[in-house]
Amino acid sequence: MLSTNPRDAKAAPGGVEIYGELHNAILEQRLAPGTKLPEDALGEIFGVSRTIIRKALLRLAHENLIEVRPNRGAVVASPTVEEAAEVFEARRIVEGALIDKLVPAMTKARIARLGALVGEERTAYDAGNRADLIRLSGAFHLCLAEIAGNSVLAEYLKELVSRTSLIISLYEAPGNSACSHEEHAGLIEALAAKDGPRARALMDAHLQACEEKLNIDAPDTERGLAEIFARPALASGS
Amino acid sequence: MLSTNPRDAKAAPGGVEIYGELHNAILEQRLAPGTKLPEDALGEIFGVSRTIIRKALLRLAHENLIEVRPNRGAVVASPTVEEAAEVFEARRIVEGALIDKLVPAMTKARIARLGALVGEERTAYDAGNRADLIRLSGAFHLCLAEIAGNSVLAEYLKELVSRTSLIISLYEAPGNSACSHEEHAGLIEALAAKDGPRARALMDAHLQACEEKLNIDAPDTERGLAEIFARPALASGS
DNA sequence: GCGTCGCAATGTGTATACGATATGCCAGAC
DNA sequence: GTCTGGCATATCGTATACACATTGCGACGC
Repeated sequence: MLSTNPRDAKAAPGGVEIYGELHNAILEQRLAPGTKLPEDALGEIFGVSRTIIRKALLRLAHENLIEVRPNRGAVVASPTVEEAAEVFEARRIVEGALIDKLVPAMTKARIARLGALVGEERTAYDAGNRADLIRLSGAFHLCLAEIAGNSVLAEYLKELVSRTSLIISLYEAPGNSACSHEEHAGLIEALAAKDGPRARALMDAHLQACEEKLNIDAPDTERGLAEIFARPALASGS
Repeated sequence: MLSTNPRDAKAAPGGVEIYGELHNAILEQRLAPGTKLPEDALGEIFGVSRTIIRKALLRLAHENLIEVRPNRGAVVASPTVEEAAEVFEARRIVEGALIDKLVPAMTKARIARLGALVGEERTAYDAGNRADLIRLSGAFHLCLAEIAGNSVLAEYLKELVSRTSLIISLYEAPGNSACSHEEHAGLIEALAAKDGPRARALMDAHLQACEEKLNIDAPDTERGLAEIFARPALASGS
């Protein structure tokens, strides 16, 4: 079993802790897409009843990180190629707009904060710590959203970043980190210089690069039969 | 009254029906902001146990339509002025981007579909049917998102439109419908002419107009003490 | 009279029990 | 040998029971 003793996750009631555990496990690829998430088993592991587990699963489902199939349980989501494209498009739109809000809001303290994050990214990259790199990369983008000061957009971006992490986990080409900290550093520079158009261009290019680095044709988990035998869209078809 | 006899909402299990009922009731202002939503009472009304009600409430909470306070139950959300501004800003960003996607996607059939919606809006407006007007107005914007073809953004806009409806319910000046169907009609015209810049300008102006028509200083429900005694942001502040 | 403590009522938080549904296996027929 | 039907198992869907937190009221002490 994963844990011999029930966690003291009940310290903060409401099962929020459990949601966080699952969330992290998914993002760090400890739970691969397609993995089943039976309520009983999770309840046993965390030392709580199915009630709490269901609440956490419901929240994850709402964020599109897992898929719940009626009467058949929950599994870690496997974003399709189309979904991935939509997520990246949404990010380009949201983060592009964020940049515009960001330029006049830049201060020395905030620049330093962003710089520190990129520094951590570099450390994780050099150490080959993939899980940390994914997490920190997301944190950088989230930090931008927070500075921009629109909590509604920040909330959406949080979900988009999580979904992106899942997509990267699924489609990342081996040894090819999708979200480059070098590009983050360049972005900070443009923001510090209050060069809005350049910052916007860099953000757009950065997201474009992330997307293009993916192995969209060959997810690194074995593909299901349906996908393998799915007829590629031919010229005649829609 | 909501209902005397238990609904046959169980036909489609999972409590989805109940979520929809609550959702509509909130948007159509049958449930005013601040209204308490006790689980027992709702369970009685819909003829299900608290389990189902909780699931629906959890979903509404995730969409920011209700607020759940630990150990103190759920109430219909009362968006603050700041939140309202953030929602409108998010809408301008999302829907502005949608317009760009929309222009090349316009077909006669789609234009007709949008036109029919605006026609319904006009009917509701002439009949003074406020609930329908709010709903149809939202449907128009949602229809645009659907045509644009990015389901991720469409999902976000769905939430934003719902929150906007709540905001309008709270802050709308009497006899001043916030979302004008005339402006919708103008938007269709620009889209049909494939005039992207003009469509974008119209959308931006439309959302701006919606926001400015609101009585931001005087919500039409009685204000709470905290709000009444909240110091208005002076010139020195912010 | 005023403030404070304690009790009762209301309503949520969680666990558990039971029924329903999907899935896999095995036996039987063709 | 293959296909079909039914049974066994696992897992979810929902209802219910009990524990606990919050709130409001009333009594007591000052």
